[in-house]
Amino acid sequence: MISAELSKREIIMNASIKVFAAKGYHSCRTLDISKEAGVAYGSLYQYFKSKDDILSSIYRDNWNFLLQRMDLLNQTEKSPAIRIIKIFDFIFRNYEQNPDLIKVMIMEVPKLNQFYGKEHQELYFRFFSGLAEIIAEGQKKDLLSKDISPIIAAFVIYGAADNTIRQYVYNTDFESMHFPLEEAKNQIINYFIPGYLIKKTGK
Amino acid sequence: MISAELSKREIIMNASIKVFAAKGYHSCRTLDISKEAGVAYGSLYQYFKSKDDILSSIYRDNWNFLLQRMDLLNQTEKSPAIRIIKIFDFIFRNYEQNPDLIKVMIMEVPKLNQFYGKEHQELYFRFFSGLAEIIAEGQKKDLLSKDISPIIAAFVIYGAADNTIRQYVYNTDFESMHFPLEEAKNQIINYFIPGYLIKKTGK
Amino acid sequence: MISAELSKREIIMNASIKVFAAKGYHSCRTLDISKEAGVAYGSLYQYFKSKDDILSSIYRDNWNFLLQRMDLLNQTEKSPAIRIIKIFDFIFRNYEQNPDLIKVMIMEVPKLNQFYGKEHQELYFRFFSGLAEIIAEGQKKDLLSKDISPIIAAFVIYGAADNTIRQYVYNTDFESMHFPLEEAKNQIINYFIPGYLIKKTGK
Amino acid sequence: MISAELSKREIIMNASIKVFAAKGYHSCRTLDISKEAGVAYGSLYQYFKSKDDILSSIYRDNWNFLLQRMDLLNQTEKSPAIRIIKIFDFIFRNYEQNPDLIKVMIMEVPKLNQFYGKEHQELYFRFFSGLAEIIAEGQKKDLLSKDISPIIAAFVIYGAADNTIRQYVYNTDFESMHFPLEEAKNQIINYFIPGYLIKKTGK
DNA sequence: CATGAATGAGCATTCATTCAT
DNA sequence: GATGAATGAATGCTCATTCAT
Repeated sequence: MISAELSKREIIMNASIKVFAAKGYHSCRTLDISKEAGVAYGSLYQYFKSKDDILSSIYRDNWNFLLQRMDLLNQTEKSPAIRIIKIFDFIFRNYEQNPDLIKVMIMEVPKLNQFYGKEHQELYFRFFSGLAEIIAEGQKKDLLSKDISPIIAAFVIYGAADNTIRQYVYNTDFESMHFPLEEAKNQIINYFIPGYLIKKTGK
Repeated sequence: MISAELSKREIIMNASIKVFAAKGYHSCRTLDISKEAGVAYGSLYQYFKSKDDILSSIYRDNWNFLLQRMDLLNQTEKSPAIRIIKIFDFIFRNYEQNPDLIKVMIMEVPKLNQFYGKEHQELYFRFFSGLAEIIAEGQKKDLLSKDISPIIAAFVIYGAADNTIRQYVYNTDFESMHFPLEEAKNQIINYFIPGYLIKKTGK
Repeated sequence: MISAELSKREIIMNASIKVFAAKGYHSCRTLDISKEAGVAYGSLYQYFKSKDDILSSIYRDNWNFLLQRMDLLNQTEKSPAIRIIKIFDFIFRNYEQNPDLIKVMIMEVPKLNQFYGKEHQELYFRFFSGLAEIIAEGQKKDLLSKDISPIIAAFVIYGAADNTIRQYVYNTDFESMHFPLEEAKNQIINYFIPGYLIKKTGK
Repeated sequence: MISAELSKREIIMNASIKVFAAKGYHSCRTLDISKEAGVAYGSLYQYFKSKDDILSSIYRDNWNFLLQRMDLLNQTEKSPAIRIIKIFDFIFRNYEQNPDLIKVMIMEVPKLNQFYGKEHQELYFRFFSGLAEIIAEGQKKDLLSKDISPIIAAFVIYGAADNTIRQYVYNTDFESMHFPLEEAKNQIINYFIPGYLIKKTGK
């Protein structure tokens, strides 16, 4: 059996995600985490430097995962447009598979940026730069509109996805009032991306 | 003399914005706020129930201000597209005039949503509903593309603006590496909005 | 009209008695007192040095009142035994007429003794000394038992009255479970005093 | 080895008794307690919920100790009169062995808001009910005077002891001016109890 | 005399982290 | 590695008192 067991480190991280999402980073105790993880709270410090470090690790791991995904796509998928759509898709699916994780990523980021500013900016930078490169490539190949600079396009695309998910996370009412996130994602991908990025061919 | 004096409440709020932006909500002491405001420690509690209440008030006031702006626009501006552009414009200008305020709004809001969920969701709801109504109106008048549901379009538009500003706030390097926020705004307004919202006229 | 109006000082004291009895000295704010009294809270300090001073004044006034009563009795009533009974009677009636006052006297005395120890010990001393003198007089006149020293007899008599009232104040259940304070008082006066103080005549 | 070591909880309680007696409940810091106990600041909160809880626990423990004593006496001592005398004796000895404790019980406990709560009234109730039962038993056996209701007799007896001790606690002058507490106790037991409780046999 | 905004000293409590077992 | 008792720094808030009006 492959990866039959989660390492204790992973158990602690998963417990933390659950607890952070439920109570918020500041409102939960390290005790809450250790209870959820089923370990002694002294043990947390054998796997993480501090409570902050747990949050930071969650953040780092997941952002790196997205970056890896993007690297992989760059190697396997020719079409820049499809790559963008797949990144989109990945971000939304991520939320649906682990909403707690996204809650943590969205809610606790500010805290992190204060203390790990440089390190985290680096991750942001690589993501947006990478996305911008894909867009630039599409523009060069005359597949995407050149009317917007790639980096701004990257901000806009990610912002659209992020804010939509954000509203589903925060405003639980929206969901039932309107439609499932899946459909929201499709609307954005189907209508926004093509209309915006794909070159509005002269004719 | 116009607005000769700020009320003590306003003085405290402005000082708080400055301090929250500089040190972060959690890292600053209430003492820092009172010093910055030049008022006695205890005076904070004559105007606000708690430290949380200060942050919450900043959030509420400014979100309400945006809502008022939107109401005004609805009464004075016929064109839905121009209304959207002006809201956009307002959001960006807001940041340029008071970056500290936006830092606070963006960085510390998640904290609030945990404690003031209902109240703040209401403000979000009104904003996005309002924006969606403008879009729906444009669709009805056949001015905007009907290919996307108004509420999702609202999420996307705001997310684009918010995330772009966010990157300028967090990643100070981006600015110098690329171009001023003003230009970013124009790119988004000029290329994104028309391409996305304005009806892709048949044929 | 005689004493048509209470002085503001008296109004504040009466309000304080009510508030202290209801919430306890430590749990009430000077604001509570001023509201109850219907004056601005700054005004309290025109009539009293401090919050402590209000409590201390209540204590002093009422203890002095009892001492005056005792002095008067010493001048008008020949029989030591009847004098004692009348002091008893006065203490119990006092409670029935103003239970709040007694609550304050009983509940908040400890607080006072810390800060006004000397001053208040003096009042205690005069009361118990006075009571002891009455008893001694009765013993000298061969009317009261000489088997107990007067000062201890004074402690016992007052303790009996005080503790009985205390239980009625604290343990509101006792009252309904048994009988009214009036009857308790009579039982103590009728059976206790004679049995104890009045000389058990040899024959 | 018998009771070789005090538990940390007991160490903290004993230190608290000392500090509360010396400075008063409200005037001492939790820091004072921890210093006196020789434990870390935060350790107080591993054994007690709050500062209030420490005082409340002192009260509860000691009152329960008295109640146990009474239960034991009821099982081992036939004579109701002697049982009462022994309870008396116990109360006085308690003070002499640990005056600080009695100071706290008398002076500081009433300051607790909880003091007026159900839990504390319950302890009072059980004590006075128990004492009343002993008296009632004596009356039934025709050993004690039936001229007073048992519960009032209980109030009177305890009040006599309590107030006498109280004067020794508060008014340190009394002691030297008169005689040691031991003698006061004997006077009360020897003259008061018999004269009052023991049936004044007809004739 | 009356007012109540302003003041700021004072304090209980929390909780991340350590470390002896 | 695992444990959890011990630690103590850190801080928001209260509220009696003052004093300018």
